[in-house]
Amino acid sequence: MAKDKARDLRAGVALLWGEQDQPTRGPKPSLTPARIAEAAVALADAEGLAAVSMSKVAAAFDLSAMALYRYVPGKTELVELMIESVLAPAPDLSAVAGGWRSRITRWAHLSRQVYRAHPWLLAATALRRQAMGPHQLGWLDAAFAALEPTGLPAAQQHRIFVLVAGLVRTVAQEQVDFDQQHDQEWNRLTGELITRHADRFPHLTRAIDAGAFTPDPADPLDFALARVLDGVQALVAPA
Amino acid sequence: MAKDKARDLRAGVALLWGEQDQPTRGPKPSLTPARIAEAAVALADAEGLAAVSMSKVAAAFDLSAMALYRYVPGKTELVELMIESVLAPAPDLSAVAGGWRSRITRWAHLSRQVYRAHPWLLAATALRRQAMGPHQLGWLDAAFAALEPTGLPAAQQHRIFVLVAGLVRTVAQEQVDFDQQHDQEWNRLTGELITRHADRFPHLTRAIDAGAFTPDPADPLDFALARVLDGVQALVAPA
DNA sequence: CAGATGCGTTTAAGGTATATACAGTTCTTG
DNA sequence: CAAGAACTGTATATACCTTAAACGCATCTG
Repeated sequence: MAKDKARDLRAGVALLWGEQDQPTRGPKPSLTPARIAEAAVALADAEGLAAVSMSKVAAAFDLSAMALYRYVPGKTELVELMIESVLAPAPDLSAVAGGWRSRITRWAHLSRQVYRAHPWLLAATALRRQAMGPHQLGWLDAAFAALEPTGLPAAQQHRIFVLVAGLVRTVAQEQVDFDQQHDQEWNRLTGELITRHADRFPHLTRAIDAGAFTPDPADPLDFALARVLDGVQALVAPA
Repeated sequence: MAKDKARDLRAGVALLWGEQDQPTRGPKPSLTPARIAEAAVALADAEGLAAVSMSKVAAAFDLSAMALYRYVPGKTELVELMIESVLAPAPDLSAVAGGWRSRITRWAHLSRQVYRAHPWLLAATALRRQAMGPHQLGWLDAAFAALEPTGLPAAQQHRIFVLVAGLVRTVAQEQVDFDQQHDQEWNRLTGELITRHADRFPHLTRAIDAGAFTPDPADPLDFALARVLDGVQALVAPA
């Protein structure tokens, strides 16, 4: 079990970094891992991550499911390739003016943009430490580049990165959920529920009456970032 | 499809709130939704969420998989029951001294504790707007109770709640991953990778050399909370 | 005590990933 | 230039998963 996971990671890394020896003999391959990943991404964009099965992806090339296993060790690695695929290219923030704060803000907005363009990415990157490809590391590098000028200890920079990356995920999740139609049904049902049990949830009821869940045109990402970066600022320049 | 989802939500809500008419005729049921959920939680705690199948849960009662469908409409609802089960009881923060800041801090720590006790909860609550049970709403109510004294507009209280809840998830995820053994293999492999491509990721490399990924005994939750709440504080009492 | 009601089972359909064995094609090498 | 190695893609099979449908049977109510 442990060995299997280790091998999975190794295989995944090799694939993501294109470190594999090409065969010389035999027929030319008709596919590449990258092309397979692209097809899988298109499928996930259109029908969600659950719709991505080996068989459906293979069908996009008029092949049998098993044919994919010539190019990709398994589904885990396919998903890793999908992630890497939509993370290209990693952002270059060197042209952003205004110091660390505007740079990390830009990073967050770009990151959110990817999540919104590919809603399945949230599910795909939730959980587990997966193998990281060059583009994923590129995003990480860009974030550290943005935080470097804070002059904070590296460990704190790392923590701030985790905090900001998590915040982007939270906001993106919220917005993806909201875009996904059946949110209205949920709102109606949950709202009715709370009203019916108002006595059990007094503070929640009060907050709702005061408009806590009223749609708000302001960008939630900007709000969250403002809070967090204010907190970071206090760390950078103690009053 | 939309109708199915609506029905799913309805069924889930009814189940979570115990709003169903008990039959009078026929044999006594040998199970209850709550007992099934408990068994499923035990299974998930021991072997992970992926190990929770109708058949394995039923086996805990020496029943066939189909027997569960007498008590639970489907697996979706079972997972909702599992969530509700580990969220009991909702926290009561009224005894916490020290104003909104220590209350929301307490909320966050208690919340994190649940995630760490049941690592699968992260996966189970990721994604989708699911049906909410009384305990889940209890947590929400407690959070708003903690934030009320800030005097901030309700919409902002909501946003801050989302921010804090997300932050707890981020930190919990990090720690669950870390506790889960094979993190070491991941560190080794990823570290080697970055070293090998140091020129492509200069900032990342520099950060690592400066100890960005060195284990740190301080609680990451406290760090993250301190930043965010500092940011909120600035909003509450503008300098 | 009769009959309706609901429990739990069996069976089966339609998914999923993927191991293994095989047919056929193509390129390299003697 | 033939022979065979090496590769591609397929078919088959296993082992899971959720859940629909039909049925036997126990049990409680009237």
